[in-house]
Amino acid sequence: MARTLIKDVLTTPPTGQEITIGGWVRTVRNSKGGFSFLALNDGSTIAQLQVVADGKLPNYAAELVKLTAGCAVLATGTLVQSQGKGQTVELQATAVQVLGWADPEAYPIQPKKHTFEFLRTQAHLRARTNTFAAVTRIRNVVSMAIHDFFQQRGFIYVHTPIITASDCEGAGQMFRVTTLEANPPAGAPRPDPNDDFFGRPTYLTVSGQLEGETYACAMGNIYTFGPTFRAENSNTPRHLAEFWMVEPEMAFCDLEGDAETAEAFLKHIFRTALERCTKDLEFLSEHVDATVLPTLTAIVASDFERVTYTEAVALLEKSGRTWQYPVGWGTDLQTEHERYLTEEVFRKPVVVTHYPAAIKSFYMRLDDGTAPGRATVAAMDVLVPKIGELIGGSQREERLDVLLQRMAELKLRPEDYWWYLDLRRYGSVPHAGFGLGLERTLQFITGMANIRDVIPYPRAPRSAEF
RNA sequence: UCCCCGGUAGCUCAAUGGUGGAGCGUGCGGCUGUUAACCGCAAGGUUCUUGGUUCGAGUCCAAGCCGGGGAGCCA
Repeated sequence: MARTLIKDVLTTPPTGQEITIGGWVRTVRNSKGGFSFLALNDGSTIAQLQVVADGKLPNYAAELVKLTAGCAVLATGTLVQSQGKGQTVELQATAVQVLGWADPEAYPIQPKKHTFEFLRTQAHLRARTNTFAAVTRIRNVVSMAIHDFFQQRGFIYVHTPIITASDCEGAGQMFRVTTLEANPPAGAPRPDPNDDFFGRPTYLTVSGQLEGETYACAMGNIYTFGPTFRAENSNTPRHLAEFWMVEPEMAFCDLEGDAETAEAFLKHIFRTALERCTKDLEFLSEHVDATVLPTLTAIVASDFERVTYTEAVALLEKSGRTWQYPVGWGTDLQTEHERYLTEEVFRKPVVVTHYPAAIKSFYMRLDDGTAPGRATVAAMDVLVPKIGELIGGSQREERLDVLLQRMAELKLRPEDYWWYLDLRRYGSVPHAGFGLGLERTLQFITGMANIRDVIPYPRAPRSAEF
């Protein structure tokens, strides 16, 4: 069943060559003049190829006039210039084989506009729509662009574990991994975690960072790219229970280098998407969010804004706005504050740095020379319009005594982090890294409003169908 | 988890407390090198569930389930 991808067919000059394509019928227009137009899509590109099926084909009356949306066909013919408008080339079929029928009374994907809510209930078929196919192709290109960026810079791709024993950093509720009986019979003793598969409580990872740091402190620059799990009961268009995260970690790097890498990284991703997914982005710009193309184009050409947390708070305080959540040094920035900064003040991505130590994680490096009561850490968040936080990162605390002090303040037990602390005992080095949410990045690129529409099978509270 | 909105034909949506409709899709017919074609006819309903108010409930009330938006948590 050798076939040519429609993507390639459409970029080939029509010289009457014979080709075979396989695809799914989008629309059929039967002409009583004795032939039919089949619009076929094979997923390789947003565009469809028009196949002209002549009435003289042996299975024309028996099969081809009965084709409807969703049917799978294999079409062979000659590629010619189209006589009609709307397409430059078309396939003059010499044979059309129907491989799979799709009952038109039952097939859910009608040739009409469907809501994303409805298509979420048909997640196994929604990739057959233009929008989800476009998002899927962009997700592919972005994933490869992520690897490109780091590989070109000599970063080593490291696979950190999915199953972890470290209840680390309080980065959120974790999914328990166990082989113990979920519901022991009444009266039975409670299962002991020591009897569990790993001999201790284990969870799905919420971050590969701590393990990533250990490899950065041996390999120099590394990155992880894999699934991440959060058991938070978050019901928003920006959260998933299972999502993909990219986490670079760089030895011999400070916060400044971290922020520079983050900016270059995002621009590389956006630029690659613009170059390699032009048609798909044009479609999304036309049908989903008109700001997508102009925004991406502008960002690639501009510099991200940099402000410290202290400067950001000052901007919010003098905004003249009334905030639902009060603004003041020491409180975390709320969604309304972040959106104001990135959507109204700067109108582009903003890197906010040096947050108060009290509201950030234990592993972030304590800034030197801060005023009493105003301790900050070398943290950074990259905020973008609409989506909010796309990247969160920091320079890590490399000084053993300072780190132990911070852990004591937060009542973290050093023995639980013995291997993490060893990095600070043996050849400790300034290092920094960040985490990028793949799905949020895709939301920003595609303009899709709900994160559940940029991953094939979204996992969220009470939602694990398929 | 909290707040707000919603759930009616396959899909998108109408319907003063008084006989549930339209567009699209589907089926049939007509027409056409057509473009999510066009014209006509037809089929298609446990109005999310349970209970309540009422002579009478899609409509009002309560609880639950599901979906969406906002918030928190974060990526």
